[in-house]
Amino acid sequence: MIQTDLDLKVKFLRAFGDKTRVQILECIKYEEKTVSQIVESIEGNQSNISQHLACLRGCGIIVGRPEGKYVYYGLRNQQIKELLDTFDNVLNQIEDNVACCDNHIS
Amino acid sequence: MIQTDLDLKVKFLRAFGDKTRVQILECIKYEEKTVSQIVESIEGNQSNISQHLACLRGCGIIVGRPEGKYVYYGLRNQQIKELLDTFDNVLNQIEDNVACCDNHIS
DNA sequence: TTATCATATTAGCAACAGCTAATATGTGTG
DNA sequence: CACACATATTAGCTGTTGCTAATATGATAA
Repeated sequence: MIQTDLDLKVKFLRAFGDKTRVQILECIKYEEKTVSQIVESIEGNQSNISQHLACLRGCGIIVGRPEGKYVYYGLRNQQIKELLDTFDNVLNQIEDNVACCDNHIS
Repeated sequence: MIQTDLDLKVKFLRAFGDKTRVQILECIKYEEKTVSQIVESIEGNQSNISQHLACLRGCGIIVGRPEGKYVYYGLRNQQIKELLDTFDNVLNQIEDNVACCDNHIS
């Protein structure tokens, strides 16, 4: 199965559209954390978090740095950090409109 | 049901994570189009496109401007346009890494 | 008014994404 | 080595998302 540019783009963008993954990103936005720290921080389940980390890593959004028996996860680079900041900025501006989206295709 | 800031953010971001919606956004990125023009342009089905437009509109990403029996859809503002450009820029930089994400949580 | 065109909405279904529980891998420590 | 800890992977289930088909609404034109 070949991946078009469009499919790649969608896969990348979809990675941001999940509550747990957004929480993970906010959690490691300023400093890298181990898996267990992330699990504790967002009160998730280890298996679940691990799967989401794999997704984010696979999409090039975060990187894992093994150190001993731990793996430290952090944003891939400054550009991702800026993208996250941009999300927040844009959101602040249109926050009122989003609230009224009740279509089930959301 | 109350919507937290986090839920709002996720809803907003999720709107970008769908193939049809990405196509719609690319289609109206530079100029507004009617629903039928969009349907024809991305070879979609009218009902389906209409639902996706409702989603994007409800999330504050696009706006619809009725004119006679047509409705012209365009990006909500310049900030959204810039966000779309940013997506493309970030993607170009990490394109190679995204290709190898095969986790089913994607 | 009736007919036609453009768009929106609804219902039902099929596919997929994400969750939990269990297990596997891998690393350090006694 | 055996054990404990940290993380990753797998399988199966459940809920959600997006699709199609049908119908409704709304606007213009004959």
